[in-house]
Amino acid sequence: MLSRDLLRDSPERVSELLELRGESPSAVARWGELDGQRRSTLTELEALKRQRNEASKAIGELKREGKDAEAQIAEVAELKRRIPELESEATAIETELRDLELRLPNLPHESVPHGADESANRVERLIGEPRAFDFEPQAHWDLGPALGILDFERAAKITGARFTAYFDLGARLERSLINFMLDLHTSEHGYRETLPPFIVNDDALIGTGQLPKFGDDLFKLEGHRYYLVPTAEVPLTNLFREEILDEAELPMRLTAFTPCFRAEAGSHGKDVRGLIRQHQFNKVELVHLTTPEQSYEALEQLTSHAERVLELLELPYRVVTLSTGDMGVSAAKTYDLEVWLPGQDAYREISSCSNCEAYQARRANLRFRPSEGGKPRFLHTLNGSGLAIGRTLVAVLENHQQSDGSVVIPEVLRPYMGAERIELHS
RNA sequence: GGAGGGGUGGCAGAGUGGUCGAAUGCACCGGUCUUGAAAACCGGCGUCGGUUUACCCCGACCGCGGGUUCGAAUCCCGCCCCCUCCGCCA
Repeated sequence: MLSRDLLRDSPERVSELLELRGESPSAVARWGELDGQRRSTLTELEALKRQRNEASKAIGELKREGKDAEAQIAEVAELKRRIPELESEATAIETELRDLELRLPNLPHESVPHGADESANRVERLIGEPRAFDFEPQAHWDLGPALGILDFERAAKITGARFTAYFDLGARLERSLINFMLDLHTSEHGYRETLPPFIVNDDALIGTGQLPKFGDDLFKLEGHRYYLVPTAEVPLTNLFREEILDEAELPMRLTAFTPCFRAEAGSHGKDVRGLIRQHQFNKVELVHLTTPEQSYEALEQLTSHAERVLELLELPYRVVTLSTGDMGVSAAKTYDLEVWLPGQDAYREISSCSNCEAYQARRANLRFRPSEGGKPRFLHTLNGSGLAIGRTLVAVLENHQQSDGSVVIPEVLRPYMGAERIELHS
């Protein structure tokens, strides 16, 4: 949600910035109309309520003195008719205004490149050298089944397309990656390990911005207001919703492993092979709650924490700043980490690190009390993958594969794996 | 799933139809006293919205939503959450 003060004071500027994100300028104009209606209705309504309150008080005094109050009661009768009318009018306006506000995306930070889609993204840096293979590297969808560690067919049998079953060192590798990442972030990067529910309610999803606009991407539990989490960003960011934190508690850094569930509406035909795009995947998430003054420094830190995972796993990657047209609705600025996948001869997203500024905090009513006192302020929220586990497993398999079809396990994972290689059986 | 109890300001905890946004205690902030601190005493101390340069003023909020009433923290209905016991279950 955007600040109402900003929408009132600079509608033309907000409108311009939202257009960069593909929003129609009429939305801001409509907001202005509704806001004006809301305030004039409220002013009228509150004046009537004041009259009613004063009359009621007079009635109370008269009755206590044993006097007749019929005249005052009659006076209130007309108010009793008009107040509910105006109230429902005010509610209707407020509802429409609120719904409109919930659908407006965040404003892009000034450092974000302008553009309609990913072609306008800006590559910030390339880290690591893609390995020179002296054989034709395989894609993980061939490697995994050949090694007997990934099974797409059997998963389809018990569930359907875009699900995968892992066996043996494949399952072990997934679990090792989760533990390795949680250990790294908690022991070296100062995160609190969290284990949230994997099912969340609609309020939480509104808080982080998935609802009301993107319900089709979610798995909803029939007969409930519950949804499977699409990312741990939702439970983590909403944990302290409706609360006022002490500034001394900030910045708060939270990390969690959760499975993520996505309906992948509209992605038919994209990445149909392999692990890249699944209805269920694992992820270790990073969330920061910070003061507004610190949030951009925090974005650099959070991104570096995700990058550290790639470095330790000896995976080449690049850092990309998403353009205005490619960012998620809640973000003011997003860095994507894209890992090199030799089997596909491409860099693919493995982490997305965003500063949402106060956009989610306003929706979730997430505030802090400044140390020097004064009114509560909205804090800034950030989130990023640290990393997506399934895609990391893909990157490990494809980058560390050998000519004989085996895979060498990176040094840092060996204590978790209890193995140095994944060999072809039989 | 069944039965009972309960949700009030940062915390504890009064308040059962009329100056109640709400006693009191603790915590916190400021002051007096003190060499300093503590204690004691005095004062202050919720959030959101409307109006406003500002002060003020006004409206709303006692889990959430509706209802009764001139008037609801207080009465009625529905829902949510927490606690205890029973059942079931990993």
